[in-house]
Amino acid sequence: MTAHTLRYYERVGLIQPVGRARNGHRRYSEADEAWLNFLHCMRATNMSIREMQRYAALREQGDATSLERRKLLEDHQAGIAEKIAELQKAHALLAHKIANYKAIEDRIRIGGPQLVEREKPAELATAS
Amino acid sequence: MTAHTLRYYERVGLIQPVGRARNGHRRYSEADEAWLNFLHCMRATNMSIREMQRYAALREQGDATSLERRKLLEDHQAGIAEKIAELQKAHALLAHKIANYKAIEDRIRIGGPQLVEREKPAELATAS
DNA sequence: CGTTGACTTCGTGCGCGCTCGAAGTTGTAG
DNA sequence: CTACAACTTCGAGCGCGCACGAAGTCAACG
Repeated sequence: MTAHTLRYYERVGLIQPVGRARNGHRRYSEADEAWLNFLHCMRATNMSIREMQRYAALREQGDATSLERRKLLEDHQAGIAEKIAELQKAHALLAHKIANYKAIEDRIRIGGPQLVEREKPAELATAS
Repeated sequence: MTAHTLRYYERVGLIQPVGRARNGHRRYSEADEAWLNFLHCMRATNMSIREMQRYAALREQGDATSLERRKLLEDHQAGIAEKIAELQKAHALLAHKIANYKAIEDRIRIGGPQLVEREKPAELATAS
């Protein structure tokens, strides 16, 4: 996380105005760090700044917003689950395609096309 | 995938100029569709337009670029694997936090704080 | 005493990936 | 015949999430 990003997060209200040293330099407490870590984790998993702002705002209003915050997290968690499934699918697809490429390379290495006709399962070899 | 996006992809060279009906309207072949599906899948897994352009360009040069293309896919696949790990971590973290919220809500429902002192594992209840 | 260098504020810029809107043509339904 | 919807091209606009640059302040080093 760059300094630019930290200042930006403060500007847009993702973190409360953070403590300063005598010279005006920011001093992040451990609580700040923990919170930033959390933010980082949420960003890394595709939560938008807007949602994070919403969550941060609720958090600052105390336990009364517990339910709402939980819902927010649950929604995000559900999104993550979906994303994981999507990624796993893509991972498998790529495994297929990569295997296919290896086959093609082998054919080339051995010496040009011989009897290749039906070894090319159309969608794999051409459509990709 | 919107019509806008399709045209955009054609503009930036992700798909070859696609066939037209007599009136000039685009007609997507099944090969086009398959390729678009692949593109969609790659986009959904965070491959940048630039990388996709690179891949598309290689693809248009035939089997000679097989190795390079494979490497591209392998890199992307590795990225996906990392991302999956990250998402799973976040998913677990959220499970924790959500459980904690449920506990808080229970305390509220039962009737205000009683003997709550050490039931609040700092980083979970406050730093988030 | 001077010179790095790390911080500060403020506003602006930028890359990405679409997304939209205007103006024009064509095909189909009532 | 007349709407109306669905496509076309072209260029511009937009939201997101930072990243940057200028101008200034301060601390420590040699």
